[in-house]
Amino acid sequence: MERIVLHVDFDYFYAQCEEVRRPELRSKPVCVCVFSGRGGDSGAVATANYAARKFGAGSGIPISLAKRRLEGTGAEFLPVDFAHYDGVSDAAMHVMRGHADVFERVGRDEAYLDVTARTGGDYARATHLAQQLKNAVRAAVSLSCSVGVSPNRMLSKVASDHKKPDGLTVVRPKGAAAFLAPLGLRAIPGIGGKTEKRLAAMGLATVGDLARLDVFALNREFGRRAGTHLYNAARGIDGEPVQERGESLQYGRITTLKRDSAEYEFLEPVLLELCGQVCAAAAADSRAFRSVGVHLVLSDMAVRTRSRMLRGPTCSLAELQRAACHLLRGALEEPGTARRLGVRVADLSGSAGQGDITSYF
DNA sequence: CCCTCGATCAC
DNA sequence: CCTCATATCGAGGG
Repeated sequence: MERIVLHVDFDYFYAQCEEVRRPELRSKPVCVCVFSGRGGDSGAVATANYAARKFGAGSGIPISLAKRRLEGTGAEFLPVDFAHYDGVSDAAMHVMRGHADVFERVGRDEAYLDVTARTGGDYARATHLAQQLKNAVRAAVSLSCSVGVSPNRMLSKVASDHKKPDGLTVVRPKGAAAFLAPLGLRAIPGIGGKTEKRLAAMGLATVGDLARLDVFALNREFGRRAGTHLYNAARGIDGEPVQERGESLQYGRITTLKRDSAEYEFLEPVLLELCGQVCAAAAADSRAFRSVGVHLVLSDMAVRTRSRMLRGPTCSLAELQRAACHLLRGALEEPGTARRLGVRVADLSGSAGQGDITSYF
């Protein structure tokens, strides 16, 4: 039987969470901000409600720019409160899980649901289920969301994005090609700014245009994996199953420095603190790691990474710090000034018996 | 095959 | 002026 997959996306999630706990915010523009702590307004907008977006103050733009665009509107600029959003997200995810045969959480505000069995592959029943899910989420956490219903993940993600906020878009298998063809290339998950530009240079603007290219040309231009993905996506084809997410494959933490710097002595204490946070995150899940990475974002936003494998898995903070400091020294040997600094661990083992079994001997 | 690194996407 | 976290791919060296 052909699958039916739902994609659920909470509308302007962080900002809506703030509206729910402070209803007086609903009448004005709201920007939820990540203040980076260098100047008063340094940082970026994580999420904004629609009243703010109307003025061009949306996700990802500098806070100072958002303030300029929202001058005189009575807009609110709130700092992110992840602990609160996590609680709301957990409650909403719990409700949604009960509507799925297979449930896959993606971040704080997205989920995929395979509902094939419980709908018998019937779109009328799936549409009804999607509406019930929206009602249940609203009843539980007062949050609106947008839902896509289709035969696969990719199409459902595009569909959930099609009508927002509070949307419900159903794409039946027979309607997939007609649904996708007029959409801009950016509608396809996996096509970001870079890929869109390359495709535009090839004279393409819509998904319909993309669907006219043959798979060989796409593989030649974008590599085998990405090329095949583009070819299939343009046709509404996606065989990826909905799967409960297992444990993380990596843990990382990055921060913006109080000031740009290329001096090891200035960066080291920041690095050690980041190591502590990353180590704690891994330890919370009882995971050991074998790969350690240091990540620099330079003043010009260029990225420099250095990583190394340890001799064996560890969960020692001291060992992580030793490796990270070594990597940082190496990274600073080339010219450039750091704006942001990050630490990452990977090659995880532990907990559910991941990693190389031989590492236990 | 293993490792490192940059690039890309997008939460 | 430019947040934060994770996953994946491919190139290139060994």
